[in-house]
Amino acid sequence: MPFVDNIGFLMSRASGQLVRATNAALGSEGLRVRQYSVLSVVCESGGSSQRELAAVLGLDPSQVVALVDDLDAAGLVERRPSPADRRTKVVVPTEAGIAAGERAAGRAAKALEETLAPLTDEERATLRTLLARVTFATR
Amino acid sequence: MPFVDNIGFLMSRASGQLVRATNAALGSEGLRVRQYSVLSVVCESGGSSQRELAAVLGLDPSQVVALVDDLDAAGLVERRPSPADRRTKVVVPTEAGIAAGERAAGRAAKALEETLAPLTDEERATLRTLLARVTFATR
DNA sequence: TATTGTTATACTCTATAACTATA
DNA sequence: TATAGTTATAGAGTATAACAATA
Repeated sequence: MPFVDNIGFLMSRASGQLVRATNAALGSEGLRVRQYSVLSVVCESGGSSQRELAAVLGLDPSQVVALVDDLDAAGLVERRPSPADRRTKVVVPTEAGIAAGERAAGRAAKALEETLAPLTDEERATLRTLLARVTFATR
Repeated sequence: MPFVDNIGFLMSRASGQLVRATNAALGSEGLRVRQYSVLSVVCESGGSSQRELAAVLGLDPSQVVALVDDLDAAGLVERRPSPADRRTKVVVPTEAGIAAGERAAGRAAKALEETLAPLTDEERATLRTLLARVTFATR
């Protein structure tokens, strides 16, 4: 089988396409996909420690620091001291962050839709399930 | 649906896993996955111009220069002048490159096999087909 | 002792622009 | 004027190690 049909090559390429399309779509919000992923989780949970963010997103804690710094500087999240543990900082979305997160989600969804245009809804569901099973071991 | 079930996030994460596993598997050959991809195509074709490599792999020509430089320095490929066009350099594998490419292919296949362990053969085929259709537009 | 967040560092990957030599 | 390869540069992503504060 030709190298370009290798599943690893295809996945890397499809992922790159999707990241590029999503970054382009999020540009108007001043976000990139990694910052957006942190904002999304924080909006969803209403507040997460950086350790939780690292675990959920599969990132190193030091990367989370930088991403939260970016979102903080943009006024989209705040670090609040945890009442239970003074080592922990709870990252919570600001009002602006919630609004930006919602707009960004719409734009990201559109970029995803366009990138996955060749697939039917059923095929997208299949793809999601297969990818989820591949990544499950590292979650 | 939770953000971590987003198909873009899952694809990015699965792709990252696969690249890491493959890089680890190729380390003993002194290769990384991008250099390996160039070597694979060159071994397959028996000789490709850098422009062809860029097109087939979806890379910028300047990236191909660097990757071919690496493979050249390792003695795995050679740049030969094209008889038809003096601007063009044909990248051909050396004997060592062919041998390294075969060993690397075996190791990369094993890393892929382990990363895709949760999927059946049929599911892997489905995944490949879906990814190929997503990437087709940019080929 | 272990954990949370942080800083520092280095390397890889990605993206662009500009240059040369040839066509 | 356009194309193949190259160089240069900057920014983004990834990977580790070490540290202070706190548990």
